[in-house]
Amino acid sequence: MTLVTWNVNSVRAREARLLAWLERHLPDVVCLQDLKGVEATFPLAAVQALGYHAVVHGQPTYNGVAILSRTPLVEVARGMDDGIDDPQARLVAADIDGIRVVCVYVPNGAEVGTEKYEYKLAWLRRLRDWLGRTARPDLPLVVCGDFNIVPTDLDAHDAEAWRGSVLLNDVVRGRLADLQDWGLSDVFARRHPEGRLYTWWDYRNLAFPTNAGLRIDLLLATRPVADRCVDAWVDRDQRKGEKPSDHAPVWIRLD
DNA sequence: ATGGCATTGCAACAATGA
Repeated sequence: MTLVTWNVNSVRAREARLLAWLERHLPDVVCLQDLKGVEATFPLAAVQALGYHAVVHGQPTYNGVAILSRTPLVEVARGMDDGIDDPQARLVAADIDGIRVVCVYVPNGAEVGTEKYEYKLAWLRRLRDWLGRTARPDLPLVVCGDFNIVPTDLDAHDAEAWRGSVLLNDVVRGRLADLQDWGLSDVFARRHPEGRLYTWWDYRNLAFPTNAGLRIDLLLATRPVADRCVDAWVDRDQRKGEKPSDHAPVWIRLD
């Protein structure tokens, strides 16, 4: 089974590229983030024509997440249903072939000290609490998406340039550690301990040609899934050419 | 110290991202 996470930075702007990429690679499960639109604007018929089932959780203009799967998605959850009134569409989950797949778009956080940053920290705590309530670390589960957290200094081209930012600081890393302590492991990092492999490059300043990137798109798996992971890679080709997202797809293969 | 670049919604740039 192959599983991919990709922040597409608008599914409408990326539609042609997404469909061509799906048709070419036929991944089994795809977690998409930053749809930037409501469900009605998602190219559902086109992905279905390629053999995918889909669950879409969107909103106008911002955020939005979806899971595509070649086999049916069941036990679908849109949002965390934790009693907090939150209009931001940042989480969708479903069971696929016995694996709980959770697709997340963690808030960016703007600047440390802002309301958006406090929302990011609170959202990460809610995610940890939601997992604690609704899932078990001894069962197959993967949380994948754009975490907007640089896990270690090996995951930044220039850690000093980002240190103290909303993406790279001890507090957000502590929130990531809380998720890992619950029972999730960063399966990409496990397969690439040397680091220096990135998933996002700024559109500006020739960041991609100079490989000035960050690894912020993560796949966190419980032990039963992590033990099945035999490969993990970044599809850098999707950051090239006409109208790319600023994020590349991150793949894992489970045996 | 700032912008750069891209996207959406709206019809001018403002909000947002990372």
